[in-house]
Amino acid sequence: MSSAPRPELDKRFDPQSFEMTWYRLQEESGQFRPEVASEDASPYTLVIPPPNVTGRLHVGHALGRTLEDVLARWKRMQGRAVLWVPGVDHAGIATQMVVERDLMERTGKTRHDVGREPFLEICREWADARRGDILNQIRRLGCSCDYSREYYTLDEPRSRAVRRAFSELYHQGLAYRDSRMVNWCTRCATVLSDLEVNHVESSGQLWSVAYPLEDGSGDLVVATTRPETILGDTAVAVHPEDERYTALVGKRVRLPLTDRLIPVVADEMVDRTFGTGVVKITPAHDPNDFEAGRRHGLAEIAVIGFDGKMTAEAGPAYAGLERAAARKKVLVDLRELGLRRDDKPHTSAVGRCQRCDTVLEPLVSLQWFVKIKPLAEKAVAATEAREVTFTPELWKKTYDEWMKNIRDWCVSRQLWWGHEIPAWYCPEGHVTVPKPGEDADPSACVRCGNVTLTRDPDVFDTWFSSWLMPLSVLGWPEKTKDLSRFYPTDVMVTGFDILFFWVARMIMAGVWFDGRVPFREVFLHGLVRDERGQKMSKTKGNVIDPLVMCDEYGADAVRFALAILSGTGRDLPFGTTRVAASRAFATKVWNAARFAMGMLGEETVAEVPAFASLGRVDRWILDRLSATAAKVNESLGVYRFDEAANALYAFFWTEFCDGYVEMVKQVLRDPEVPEAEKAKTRSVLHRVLLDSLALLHPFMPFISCEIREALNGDGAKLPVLPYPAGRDDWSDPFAVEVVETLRETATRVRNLRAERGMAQTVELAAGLEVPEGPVAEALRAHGPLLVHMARLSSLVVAPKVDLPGAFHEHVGVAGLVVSLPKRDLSPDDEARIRKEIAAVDKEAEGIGRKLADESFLARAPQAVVEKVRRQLEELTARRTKLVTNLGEGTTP
RNA sequence: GGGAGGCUAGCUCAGUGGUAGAGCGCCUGCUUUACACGCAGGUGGUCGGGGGUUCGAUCCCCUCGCCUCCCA
Repeated sequence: MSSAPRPELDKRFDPQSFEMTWYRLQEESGQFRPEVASEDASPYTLVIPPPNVTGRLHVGHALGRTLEDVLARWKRMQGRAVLWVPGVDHAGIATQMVVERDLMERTGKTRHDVGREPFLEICREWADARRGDILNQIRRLGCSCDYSREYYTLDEPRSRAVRRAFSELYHQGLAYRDSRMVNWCTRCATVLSDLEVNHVESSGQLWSVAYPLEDGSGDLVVATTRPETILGDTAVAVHPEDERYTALVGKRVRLPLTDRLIPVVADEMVDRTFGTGVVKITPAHDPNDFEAGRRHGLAEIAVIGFDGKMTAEAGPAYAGLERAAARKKVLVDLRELGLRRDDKPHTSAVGRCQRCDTVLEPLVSLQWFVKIKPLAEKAVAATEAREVTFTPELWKKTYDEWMKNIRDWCVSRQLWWGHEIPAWYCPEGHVTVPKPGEDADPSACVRCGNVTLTRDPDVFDTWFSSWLMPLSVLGWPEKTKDLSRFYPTDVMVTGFDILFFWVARMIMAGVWFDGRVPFREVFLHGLVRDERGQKMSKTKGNVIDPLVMCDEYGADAVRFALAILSGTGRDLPFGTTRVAASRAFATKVWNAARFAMGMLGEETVAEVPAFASLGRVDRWILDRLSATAAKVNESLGVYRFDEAANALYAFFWTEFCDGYVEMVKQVLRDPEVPEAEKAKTRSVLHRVLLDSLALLHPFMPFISCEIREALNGDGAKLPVLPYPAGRDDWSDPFAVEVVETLRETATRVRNLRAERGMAQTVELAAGLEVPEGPVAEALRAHGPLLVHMARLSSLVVAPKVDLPGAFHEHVGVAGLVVSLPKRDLSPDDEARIRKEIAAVDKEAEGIGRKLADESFLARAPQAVVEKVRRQLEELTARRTKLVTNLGEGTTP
């Protein structure tokens, strides 16, 4: 195959010395572009979940990108036209926050001080300067993305898509503007969607306050967790069927701390068992009260403003106070008035800002919403029809549940950084939104023709651009070539934490705007934790930087560790010992290759001679290689990256290195073995190594190329070479049985020495008892090999073997007889043997009971009964030998 | 309040209707000319408690306990 002299592999395995060299070569050669495949190759498309421009690649990204790259490289080697589109998210709130903080630190100015346009310019500069960084971090991991198609969620094509989507929704009557109760962050000074609210259980107080009846006949006691909102109460409510209060409905109470009289109303929403069964109604500051207020036609008095301070409506004593200060003052004032009743500790869920953790304020505000139900219904129809499938499947249930209870999406944000909302208002308050396809800004009001138009000052929720991703990165709304060839994409890989934020919304956008699903499969991976299963957090100091890990252990090791850890559970315990274990594996591969190169010589070809003409050991390893390739392909097909990585690890280390290489060493060094046989074995050794590296390539894209280059001169081509598959013609169960018997025999002999404290160098005489036939013949043929493997002085293969001090065992398909020197039984030996006898007895008892059970014999499958019988025979034989050893006081 | 998931070796996790596996750890040997990031051998689990279905359950069903997460 390769005729050029092979470059040496360094004795020391140093991933840093070659990883990025190979990456650059791969990227520059165009292998990451779908055009590298043939014209008629079927496409395989993925879109990278865009990392925030504010961020640095963290382990969660590293996991997702690794799994995507494994898929991309695997499919590419299978000849698909792989398109993996990379991109970066402009991250509305996050970026604005960082830039504002930076501005404050540098100049002491707020964004309002510098003004909107200059501030946006600063944001743009800042983001542009960082966009490259995050993509370079993705490169460091080895991701084979097509950078020629890179996207940025705030670039021109993506802006067109956002504008188009909004325009369509508006003209379909699905985007509307309304004054509603929303989640308001007083610190970020913007509205947030329901999804951006973190509900945090926190312990607080439940205060009881007496509201005097207007007629002086007593008072009603209400319980509240937010006394400062009393100032905005416009009613108190009781349950309509609560006899305690029915007589009071329609009467009025005097609102403490104010001079207002408010009605007592009856409403079904009141929980009679909560507190006294009387609740205060504050329509402007509580979502439930807001609904109740509209039902009863109550006034909405806002006593807390958008800045988190009390408004003039709260009265001169409170206006201007912070929420928390107002609460204290209200409580003190109520006490002075003698209106406080008992207080109780109380825990309740408080909504906090996902970004800054500030306690959110429910406030009534005029915002843009998307009526999402029609989209959700269409999306659910698509998932029901399995046009999109979920792995693991259980997430579909979660998705269904959310979709069923979905609420309208608040898409406007009071930020500057983001996609501006394409809505204009005339002095009359009419709304003008350009029609789909109209790219120019409107010049006059559509209703009244007034040319004085003001653009909506708000921007869209960042997710309003993200949800269009699979469409917009391929060029939608234009009918581009990429869109027709690569859409719908094949798979979306991401963490389950953004199932609602992103995955569900993308499905809705896909089916709504294009009529097709955005991807055919969703693979949701777990969350990366530290090695003890703890959530990573800055405060705990257990955050692991994947890039630092790449520098210390190599990207190949980081990737392999992530893949092998990505099991079926929700969490992945990741850390240095895991990565170190993967690096140890990489080192093993490296050293195995170094050894092989020494054995192969210059002229060895990797073309394997006819399978049937090969020796049994060679057929065994090819059988195992083929089975491993089949397993890897099968596992990757169902997103079981852990299974695939495990299969490769076990095959390469245990079967290839510890098994095959050790056996073949002897054969290749034995001057007695004919050169023609050695040549065959060398070609098999070569082939297995090359195929192993190919199988490994999606997981370890660098070391695989480095070694292929040294071994076969084709490292540069490896990413586009065919991926090995299982081969029916490389199957030989008999060879597997024989070789496995040889290996077990060697293990048992070594184990006998260890049990007796004998040095492994002591040679022993051994025999294998097996009736004459093909098995005996095969074992006899491998006699010299076994003598070497197990360090025997002699080996007999016969139906019956007699040796002095014989010790009998059953291994694989044969009976093992080993001649051991007699010696006194030590107390340790005796204890060990007694323990073993007890264990054997216990097991035999269970099995005996089974075999005595008529229903077992009648109903269990024949194969199982046979197996159990054999087990009992073996146990009985073992017991006899153990008892003999014990009884003699000596042991062979 | 509603929903989901978990409980398997010291730790972190795979797994199967026929009495259990990996990595790391631990113990014992080993300068075996590819590899101590190694080699060889070993230790270690009534598969959360109880009940049921079954010839047989760690795996299916019920129940209890503990933990985690999501939604409201």
